[in-house]
Amino acid sequence: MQSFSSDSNRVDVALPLPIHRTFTYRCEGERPRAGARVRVPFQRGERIGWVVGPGTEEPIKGLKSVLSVLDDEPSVTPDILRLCRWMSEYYSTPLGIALRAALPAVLTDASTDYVSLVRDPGAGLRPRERRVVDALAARRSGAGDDTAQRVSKLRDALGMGSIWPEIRSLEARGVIAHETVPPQEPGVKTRRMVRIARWLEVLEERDAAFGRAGRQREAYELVEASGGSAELAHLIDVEGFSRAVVKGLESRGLVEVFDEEEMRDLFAEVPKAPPPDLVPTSQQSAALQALLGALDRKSKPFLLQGVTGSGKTLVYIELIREALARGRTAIVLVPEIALTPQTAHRFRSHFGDRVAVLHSRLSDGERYDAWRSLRRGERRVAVGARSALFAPLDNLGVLIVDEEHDGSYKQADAPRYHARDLAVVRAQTNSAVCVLGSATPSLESWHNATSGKFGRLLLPDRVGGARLPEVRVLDMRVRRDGTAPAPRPAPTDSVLSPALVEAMATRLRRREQIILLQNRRGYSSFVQCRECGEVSECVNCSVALTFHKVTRRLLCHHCRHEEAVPARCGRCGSTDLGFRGLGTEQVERVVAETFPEARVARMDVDTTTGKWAHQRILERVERGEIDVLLGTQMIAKGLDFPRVTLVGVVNADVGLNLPDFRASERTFQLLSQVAGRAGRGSLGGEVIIQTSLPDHYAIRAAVTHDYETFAARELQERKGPSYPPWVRLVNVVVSSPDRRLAAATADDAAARVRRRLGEMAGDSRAVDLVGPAPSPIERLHGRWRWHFFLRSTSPRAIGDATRWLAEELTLPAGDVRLALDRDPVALL
DNA sequence: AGCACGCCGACT
DNA sequence: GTCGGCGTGCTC
Repeated sequence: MQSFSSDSNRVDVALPLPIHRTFTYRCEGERPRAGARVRVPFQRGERIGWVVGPGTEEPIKGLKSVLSVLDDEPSVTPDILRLCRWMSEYYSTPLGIALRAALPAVLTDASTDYVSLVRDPGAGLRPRERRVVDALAARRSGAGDDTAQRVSKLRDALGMGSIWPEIRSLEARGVIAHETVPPQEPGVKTRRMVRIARWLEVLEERDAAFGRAGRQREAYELVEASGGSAELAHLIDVEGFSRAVVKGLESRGLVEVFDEEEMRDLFAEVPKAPPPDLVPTSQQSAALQALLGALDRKSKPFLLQGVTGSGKTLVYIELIREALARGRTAIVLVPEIALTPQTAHRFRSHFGDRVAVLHSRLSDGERYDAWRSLRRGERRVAVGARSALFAPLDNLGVLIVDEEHDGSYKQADAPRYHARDLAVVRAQTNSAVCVLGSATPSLESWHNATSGKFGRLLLPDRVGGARLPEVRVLDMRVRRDGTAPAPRPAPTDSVLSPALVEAMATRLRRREQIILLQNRRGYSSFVQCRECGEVSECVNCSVALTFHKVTRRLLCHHCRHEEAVPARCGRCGSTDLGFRGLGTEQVERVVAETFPEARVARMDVDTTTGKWAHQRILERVERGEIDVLLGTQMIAKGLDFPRVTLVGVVNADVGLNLPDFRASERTFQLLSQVAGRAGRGSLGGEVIIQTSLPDHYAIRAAVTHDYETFAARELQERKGPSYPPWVRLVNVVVSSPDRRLAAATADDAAARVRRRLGEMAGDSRAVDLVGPAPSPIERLHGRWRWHFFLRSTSPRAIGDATRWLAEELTLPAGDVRLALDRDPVALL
């Protein structure tokens, strides 16, 4: 009876492996539903996968059985499964990889194998066995008490291929013990943190406190610039301070060391007072009416284009309120950097405990808790970055993508999905209203809106009658003809022009706040030999090393490689090395020297490594403890401080000349966004942009707040060389530590694709191949990179070609990898 | 990805 | 003969 039905009781299982197919298993009991996780034997070991359908009835040699079903209720809902199928197809990624990206990490952890040494028999071991035993013994003496080693780590450390035959043989003879540990519930991790115990606000007080203790002062100021606390490990390992420096600060009561656990979850705070009921403006009402109408029937996605400060969030909130009233649910996607406690607070104040905030600082366990509360229906609104798109909500009514143009919606590694594009897909299959909001829409969305594929809603004015800030451009070119500005500016004038200094002085006098944008971190962006022009480059990546003054070292911003500043040029031996290019650290110094009394906070990835570092800086700005907030692009998004009346862009040209077809678009968006930080309160505001390219259309359009003129020009610019949105692109990147292998593989792959495109019928010929060529960053993380593009106006044709490439192309032997990036947002 | 198998040259 | 270093093909 059992044997009679067992063969028809088969399931198709997707595994999170880079294999473009599923596997069929027999199951003994009742067949689990699609979307349920199962533990299955795979090769020599076991894996966790998802049931995605009934298995084939065809005979299979060596058919295995499901070991156990892990979900009573499938962890993947039918909606999410359908979305992942679409994702797998569109991005040519294995279904299991797509599913893994859609679920909290704890649900996909397989078991881990450990081995430990029992006794060393001395003789009688074969050479490979000897090496395994020696490695285990070495670890024992090094680590002390615990001898259990993770098998995967041991294998990587030994670099001798699979060590399973050795493990089995050694275990059989009692030399080692082997244990398979199932995935455990993640605990909350703790980190040692350093925070300021005594604030030294005045310069004289600071000089007196530190005297000649220069390193202590540097460490103190770094912690200060990080918003008042920083991770101890970061100070020591990354910034290079010794423990003695921190100890010294601690013993003098200037800082204290504590455990991160003490920090409350700033995102969890629920406000006591309900928010005031704001009255929508007529523009907001009109947009809202259109969106509410769409709740009742299937509709196109909407592009909600509203200038900064026009109150898009109010529209979102009212739309969600109505959806909840109708028993439906909502997802709000925001860029990671804009997902601050203020954002969370805003939604919590309206919807209270019905909101789950999925932010990046959640531990795996917290993330899983949030996910389960959504799955059970206890929470009905998910607010989060990219991956919140996969929130397991039933009866989805509203899907909002705020700041839809933001590049962080594109995942940088496999599966390289674009959350905004998937949002459109999910909303469509769930009959939910999809709202893409932005002040500066991506050219893709703009194109879709003007061609009628998306509905278009406008919020052209700021609420409360506030005006967009006045924007001034300062030409920073040094003129040969002697006209303004002066031919030989003082060194600091080349950082902050006299006009900007004057504007800052005025604002500081009035106790107003200033935001300064310099979209490049570090002190100097590169070190160049004045004799021969040689620039110090990273040994792993073909990019210039950035000089960091705090650590007095050169740092690679891609792979974090670090080295000392060379005494002489590596090529010609000259000692005349110049520090060129301007980073936030140097701007900070110039500001401190120009305005010694000003309280400056620097915000970039170097000062925001701790769990709440980012937040602490913003809190200090909010409380008025900071006069000048200086930072990279991370200060451009979503901040709303009414006392900020001046925004200065130190150098608007950073990024404009990158070899990327989106360079102009990104510059325009960045300038528009940061300009939007000024004058959000009743005080009004002004923006000053320093640039050497005052006539560039991206900068001119930012000055006049004129998106449409920018978009029209940019669309024109993209027509000639055929870039999106006129065509679809796939970036194919071949990488290898061996330069010639990377180049040869790219050549070969391109040749095969060309041949294949010629053979394919119909509109597959509509795909053309551009390249191959070295990638703009030719070397990254120690790998040489070559790339080529597939380009087509036909999504189907380019999809077919991409799938063929992903599934059929065999790579030559050796360490070569092929990465496919469909609809890339960054080519670097 | 990660495993086993098979073929090679090199060493004992 | 034995060992280790890859290249190749497969994983239910």
